[in-house]
Amino acid sequence: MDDQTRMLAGLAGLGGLSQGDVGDPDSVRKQLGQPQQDIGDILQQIMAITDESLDEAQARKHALNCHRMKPALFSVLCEIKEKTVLSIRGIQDEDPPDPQIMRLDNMLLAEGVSGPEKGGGSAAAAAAAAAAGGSPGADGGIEHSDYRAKLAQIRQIYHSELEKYEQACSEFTNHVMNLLREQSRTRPISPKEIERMVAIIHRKFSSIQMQLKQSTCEAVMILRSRFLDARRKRRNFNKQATEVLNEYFYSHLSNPYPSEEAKEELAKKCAITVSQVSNWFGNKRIRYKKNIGKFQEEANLYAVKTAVDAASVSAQASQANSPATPNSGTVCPCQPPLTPTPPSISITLPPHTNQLRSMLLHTHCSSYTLAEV
DNA sequence: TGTTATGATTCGTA
DNA sequence: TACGAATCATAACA
Repeated sequence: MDDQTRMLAGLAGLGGLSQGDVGDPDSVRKQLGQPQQDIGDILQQIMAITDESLDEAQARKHALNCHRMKPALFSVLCEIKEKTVLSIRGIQDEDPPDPQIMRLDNMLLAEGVSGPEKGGGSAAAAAAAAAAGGSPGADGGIEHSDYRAKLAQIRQIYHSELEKYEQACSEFTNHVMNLLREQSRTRPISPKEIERMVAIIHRKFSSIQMQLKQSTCEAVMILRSRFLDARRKRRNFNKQATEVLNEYFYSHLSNPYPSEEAKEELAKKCAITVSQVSNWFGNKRIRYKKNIGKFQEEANLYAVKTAVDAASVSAQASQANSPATPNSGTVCPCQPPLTPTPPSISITLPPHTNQLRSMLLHTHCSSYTLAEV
């Protein structure tokens, strides 16, 4: 007798036993000896069970559990089921880690939604602020804290939902396991099958978790884009910052290319970023070049201002160490009385300064700047 | 509401 | 990679 026939015989034998047959070995042997019994009859008997009262069903269940052939048949059925089910599902059980889940996990970790709370959100906010090139001003601070607050909200919702899902998963798993353990007394359910069922439940719940992670990622992306958009809004630099930048620009008109150190210094003074300083000088150079006439007044203004500053420093110095010496020479002498003698300064200019040099030829103070160059 | 000013971005180049 | 040039987007102002 092959496995299939034995299983059918087992089902037929147990299902076909009447209450009167239970406990009667001869009757069981008689039933088992008829493997070709019509399956229709078996189904009929199974369906008939539903018509029985609860007491009758309980009694039948008890009778089946107590039947002396039950352990043997049960183990045979378990064995057959194990073989067939494992051969079908064995390969599917070994799931590789889902790359999408890994991506989502990494992103949530990077954004500070999952993982340790301290630093995560603020680091992401700082990164977003840095990406936007935002200034650390008062508004920036407000937006920064706003971002963190919103991120914390998302984080809270995410963890709360995750906890709910995990709890539900655990409860449902326990429930199913108890049910299967209970059922395993009357039908062939091996521990491995229970494990598989648990794995199936976990897979279902992890797919729900993935949806949650996806939604959270989307929320973070939306928040981040809004935050970045807000930072992209152009804000004029404050007056003091513009003055500092202009002072540097006009006092270095012959070579308005601040070094990295100078940019950092200016950035610090103006409370802006180094890239903002670079942007400012880039814009200033091109706009000055395009319309020198328009900027002339401004140039004169800053030249006077710088000259006055230099003169006061010089006066202080001459008071300390007489005799007096001329000023440092970084001032454009658009105002001749302040700087009677152009200083001789040797400056190494970058190649592109040729353009600026030609540009300066058209300014009224070009003689000085060219002499300086 | 139109214009100008200005900070930021993009793209090509040396 | 820094820079020039063009352009965009928006603040500031008349």
